[in-house]
Amino acid sequence: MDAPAESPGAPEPAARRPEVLKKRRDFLAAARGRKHAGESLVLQARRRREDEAPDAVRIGYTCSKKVGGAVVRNRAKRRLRAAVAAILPREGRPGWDYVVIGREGTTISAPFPRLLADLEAGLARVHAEKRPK
RNA sequence: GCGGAUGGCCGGAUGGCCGCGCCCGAAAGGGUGAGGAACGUCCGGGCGGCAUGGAGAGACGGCGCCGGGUAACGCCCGGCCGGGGCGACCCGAGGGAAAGCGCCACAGAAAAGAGACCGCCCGAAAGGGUAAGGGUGAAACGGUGGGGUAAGAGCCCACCGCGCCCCCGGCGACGGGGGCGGCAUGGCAAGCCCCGCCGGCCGCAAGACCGAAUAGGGCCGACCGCUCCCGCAAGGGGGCAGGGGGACUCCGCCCCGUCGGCCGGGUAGGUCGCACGAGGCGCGCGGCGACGCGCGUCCCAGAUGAAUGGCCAUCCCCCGCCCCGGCGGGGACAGAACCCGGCGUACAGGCCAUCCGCGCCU
RNA sequence: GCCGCGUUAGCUCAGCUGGUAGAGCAGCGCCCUUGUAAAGCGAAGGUCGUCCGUUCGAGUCGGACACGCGGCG
Repeated sequence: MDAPAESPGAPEPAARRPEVLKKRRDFLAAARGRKHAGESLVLQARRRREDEAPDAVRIGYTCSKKVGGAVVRNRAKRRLRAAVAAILPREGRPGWDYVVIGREGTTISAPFPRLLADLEAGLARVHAEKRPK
């Protein structure tokens, strides 16, 4: 677990590869954050508190058994990973946790551009919402 | 040609761009990357830990014709016996019921040490002799035929079945032949059980090593208000004071030496286990076969929120439409997690070999 | 990774060591009532999850599979 953020000359931190969420508590925290449900996937996001890894973009994947058996479930996660790899280095914001969730049927059957569009729309919506209280 | 039986195999191919895990490399880059079932977790092992003086036994569970294969097996091969099919071939948990217990509904006279409802025969009757026939049932105390008799009965005879003995063939299960007995032994053990054989328990989240933060534990050093008791002392105990705690104040209640250093257990986390193995392929030899032996050759996934992907072409199959050339859609079952041998289950489509029956031609 | 349990009428459940499957509630009809409920009477309702096997006979015994729960790590 090196920390390249310490090096002073490291530019554009958002271009780094996102870290992967591993803890159940992180997923639960993201689930309480902002959500966007697209046709082919669901996006959850949350801005972390300042005391935990402020520069990193973190991403987690969820596919429940409702999506299908192990073969279908793994394939759904791979498609989600492929979409995230195409979008998130450009659109992801440091200090945020994202969770993308596979949906029953559509994550497998939708054409790939649809996944990209749903993910982009979800990110835009989640970032825009500023809900003043 | 049609229908069928058995054994075995394949499980889309090639390329381009952008990516992912692991390995090699300083880098550039290179190599490699899911299955026949990876599945279910029903058996057998390896490996690891725990327990145990050795060996074994009991409880409990599993297995059960014979011989062989194997590290082992409940698996496989070859046979035997029984059953099914015209046949190729298929199916069978297939030890023991004269050790014991239990059960056998309904029907039927009777359902298991035999006995006798209607009958039959002898007899005047009392009584006796019988079990052929009647009929029930899944099953009726040997079967069929003949002799015999008052009527009958293995009472006698032949054949079949059963049991025992002998001979022959076979390692054996068993088969063939001969003789004797004269029916004694109903069925169910995937009911309890008996006999023989097998199993110590738990599982890679096993197990081993490294090891934060925080809290707590031990040791050492420094500092630590007043007083009483024990003690020569070190120190220990009590009271008061002091500090802290429930939102605040008072009373009551509860907790408490402070700081620094070192040590050990151990959590998160990390490393190993963790991939050269009862290994794959090829050839030769032995064996009907399962399989074994020898030689050569190859290194062939190793993740841990968990890689093996996304997109696009061309070809191969399948489906639909226009119509004989194109267009559109689709690609079975299913994803490694310590490893191996089996079993069971799922599976689009296709290939190979051998054999059987029927029809036709020569 | 390892290991249990369940599946019977519309619902909740019995069914012992095999012999033709029941209870309560619900629903239906009758009775009672001016009417409803309750009480009473009566009838109906089940491929016993699926498939194979043992047996004369299987909800029950054995095996395989499916679905649904649950436990340990």
